[in-house]
Amino acid sequence: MATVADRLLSHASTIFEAKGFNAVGIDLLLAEAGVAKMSLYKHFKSKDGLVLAALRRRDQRFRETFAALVEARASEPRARLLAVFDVLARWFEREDFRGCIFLNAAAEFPEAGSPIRLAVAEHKAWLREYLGSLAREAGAPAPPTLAAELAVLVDGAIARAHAAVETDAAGAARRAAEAVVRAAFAAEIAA
Amino acid sequence: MATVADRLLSHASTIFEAKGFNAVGIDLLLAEAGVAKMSLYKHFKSKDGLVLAALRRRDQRFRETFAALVEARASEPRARLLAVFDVLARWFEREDFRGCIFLNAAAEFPEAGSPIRLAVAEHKAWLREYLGSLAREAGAPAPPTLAAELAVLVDGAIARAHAAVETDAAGAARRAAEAVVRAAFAAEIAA
DNA sequence: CGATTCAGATACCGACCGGTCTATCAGTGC
DNA sequence: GCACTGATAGACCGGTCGGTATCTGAATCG
Repeated sequence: MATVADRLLSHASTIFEAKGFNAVGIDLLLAEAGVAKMSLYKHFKSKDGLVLAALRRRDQRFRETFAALVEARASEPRARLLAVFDVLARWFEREDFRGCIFLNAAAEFPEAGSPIRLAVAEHKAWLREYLGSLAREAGAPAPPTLAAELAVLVDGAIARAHAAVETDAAGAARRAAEAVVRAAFAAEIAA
Repeated sequence: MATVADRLLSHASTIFEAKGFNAVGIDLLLAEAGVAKMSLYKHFKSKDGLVLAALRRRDQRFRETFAALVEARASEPRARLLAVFDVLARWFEREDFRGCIFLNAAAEFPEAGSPIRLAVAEHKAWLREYLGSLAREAGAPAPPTLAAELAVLVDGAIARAHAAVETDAAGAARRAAEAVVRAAFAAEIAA
C-alpha cells in the first residue's frame, strides 16, 4: 500500500517523537519521507493537521500493541494489572525512549481545546478505560476508581522515567500499584 | 532591586509557562519585559541560557513555596505525606494551570544531557528527596522507597491533570497514596 | 566636570518558518 | 493518442527566527 500520505505520516511520527513538534520544520519531514510539499497540503490541511493525524495514528497503534503486550505477559486478570508496569519497564529501557508523545504534545500545544489537545485527552482517556477493563475482569470492587489510580501511576512512571531520568520509575510504580491493587481488593472484603 | 536581568527572567518565566519554549521568540520576551535585546545576550549567553536561568529560578521558588504549602496544611509528619496531594489539587484548579514547566521543558528539549535537561532532572530529584524527608520524619521504614513511589504519584497527577484534563487526578493520586503509605508502614509491623 | 558604564532602541544579518504556485512527469482509462 | 489524475520538484512569498552591531541617552563615579 504505502501511499504518499502513509509514508509521510510514518516518518513524521518518528521524527516528532525524536525531536518534538515545534522544533522540526515541514521541509525536514518532507525530505525524510521523500514527499512533495504539495502532497502535505493536499492530504492534510496544515502542519497542525499532520501533527493531529500522526497522533491519531500513534494512538491507534499504541492501543493495539500495548494491550497485546500486557496480555501476552500475564494471563490472570489481576496479574495483568501489574504486568502493565513490566511492559512500561521494557519501554523505558529502549535507547530511543523519549517519553510519551502525547504528554509531549500537551506540553507543546498550549491551546486547551484544540484538536491536538483533544486527541491527547482521548488517548489518555483510553488508557484509563483500558485499565478499567482489566480491573473489571480481575473482579475489582470499583474498577473505575482503581483504574484512575493506576492511570496516575502509569503516567507518573512515564514522566519520571523521561524527565527525571529515573531508571527504576517503572519498578517504583509497580510496587505502588501492588499496594493500590491490594487495598482495592481488601475494600471488598471489608465491605 | 528589579534589575534588568530579574525583570526579563520574571517575564520569561511567565511566558514560557503559558506558551511553551520553542513557540515563543525572544522578541516577544524582550517586548513584554521592556528590555533591550543586547541585555539578553549580556546577562544570558543565548535563548537557551535564558530558558535555563528561568527554570532554575522557578525551581528555587517552587522548593520554597511547595514545602511551605505542604507544611502549612498539615502538622503531623505522616499527614503531610498526603497533604502533598491536597496542595496539588489546589494548583490544578488554577485557571492558568498548564502542567509542570519542567515536564514541559523535558518534552521540548530532546537532547538528553543538555544543561536544561539536567536542571529538569535536578528539580525532579529534589521532589523525590523532599518526599523522602517527609517519609523519614513520619518514621517510615524505608523512606527512599516510599518517596520514589509517591514521586511517581505526584508527577502522574500533574501529567494527567494537564494532558488528560482529569479534574480529579489529585484525588485519585491521593487515594493511591493512602494505600501506598499504609502498605509502607504495614511492612514495618510485619518485619 | 569628564570618563565610563549600563541599558534602551533599532537596523540589520542569514537562515528558516509555514504555506502557495507553477511546471513537469508518470501512469491510467477511454 | 489523448485527456486526466496524482505526485514530484522547486521557485517563491512575507514573516519570523536567534543573534550581532551601532548609536544614543542616562546614570554613576572619580
